[in-house]
Amino acid sequence: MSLLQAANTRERLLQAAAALIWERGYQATGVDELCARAEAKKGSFYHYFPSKIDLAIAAIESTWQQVENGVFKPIFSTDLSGMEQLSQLVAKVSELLLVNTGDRKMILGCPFGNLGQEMALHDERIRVVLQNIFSAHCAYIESALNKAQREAEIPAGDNAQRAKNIFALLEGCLLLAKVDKDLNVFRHTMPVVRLMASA
Amino acid sequence: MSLLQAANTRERLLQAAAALIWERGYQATGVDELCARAEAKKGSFYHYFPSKIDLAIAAIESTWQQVENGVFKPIFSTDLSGMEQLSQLVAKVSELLLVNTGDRKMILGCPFGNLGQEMALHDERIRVVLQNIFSAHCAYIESALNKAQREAEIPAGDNAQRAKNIFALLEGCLLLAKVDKDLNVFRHTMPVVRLMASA
DNA sequence: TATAATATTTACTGACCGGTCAACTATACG
DNA sequence: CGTATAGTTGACCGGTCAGTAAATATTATA
Repeated sequence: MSLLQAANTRERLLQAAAALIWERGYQATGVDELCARAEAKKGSFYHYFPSKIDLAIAAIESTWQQVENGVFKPIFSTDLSGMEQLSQLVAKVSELLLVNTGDRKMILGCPFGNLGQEMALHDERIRVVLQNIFSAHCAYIESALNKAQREAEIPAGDNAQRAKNIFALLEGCLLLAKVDKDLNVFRHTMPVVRLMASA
Repeated sequence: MSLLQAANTRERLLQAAAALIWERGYQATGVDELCARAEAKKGSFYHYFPSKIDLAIAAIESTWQQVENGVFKPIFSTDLSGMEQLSQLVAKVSELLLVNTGDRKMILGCPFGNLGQEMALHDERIRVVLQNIFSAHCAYIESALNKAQREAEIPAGDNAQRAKNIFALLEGCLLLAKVDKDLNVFRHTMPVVRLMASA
């Protein structure tokens, strides 16, 4: 098998891990199951990653990279107004948490929030990775608030703090949607975001 | 052993389950471990509960009962103003999520939010129980908003929706605090709650 | 082509998990 | 009493889990 295909094996493991951990969580995802999904043998798994938790860390970092490039950068580098950027983010979020898991569309919640809730107290390395990813989320939100403030869309204020609160609200809505099996929560969150940005 | 002591065994199992599941989550809590903490043998466990998940359900319902009687009812039956009730709730929440686990004080987050994130997609029974508990939370918040509205503390508005958003914000802050290992998020959330109540 | 490094495969641990079972003990009640 | 019922105990499953080992195959390099 060529180096290209070899790289594919690692990539497939990463992708399978990201998908399965998002669907079922870290602990409920078995290594065997994961290998099956990646069409790799367990030996290969442990050739590329020293342990299950190392794969999880690599997978979540890879997921964030994809989300950042596929969602955040496109939205926050447009010349839309700051508030319009945030509006697009909320729309994207409430559309992305509904995922095709093969059998059904399910509300999986936030891949980072899920993992944080499950693993932050169990593994310090994962906790720190997630903390940084959360931080990155907030930085994007803050940048939009700064833009909105520059363009006099919102009054001056502590945008870093505003960003954190907005992010917390979003994560909370994600949890509510998951437990309620209902996306309707999100139909009312953008007005609240506007409010939080304006005070 | 008397009936009284027998009742104690069941109660000890419930209490141990509530504590351990809050600390480590459902899946990371072993039946053996749980029995050890409750000073009961595994046979006794399965005498009182048909399965691990049944104990978890009973434990989370029991936890909610305690929280409702120990936190919600005392706060929301005072004759404090609606907004002052909410302020007390936020204060209580940010104080209760910091728990002595024996070795250290740790930020465990919300027992219901944690379990919902972990189990909502795995077990439909737990999901429904948690959905109802969330609903109950929101009802208390809504009652305070209604009071505040009656007493002209806040303008008229959709208090049910406001309550949901406030609850989501709180759950999000709980998650942030846990992942950041830092309670400071809560120093800025009451002003936001006031804001959300007033729009 | 020889050789070394990398990748894949198969088979296999050993520990742990939730759950079962049957024997034993204590209590309640007629 | 005696007997049914409730509670307790410790030994014991079968399955699953993350992780390992060693042989084999593939590729890169010279």
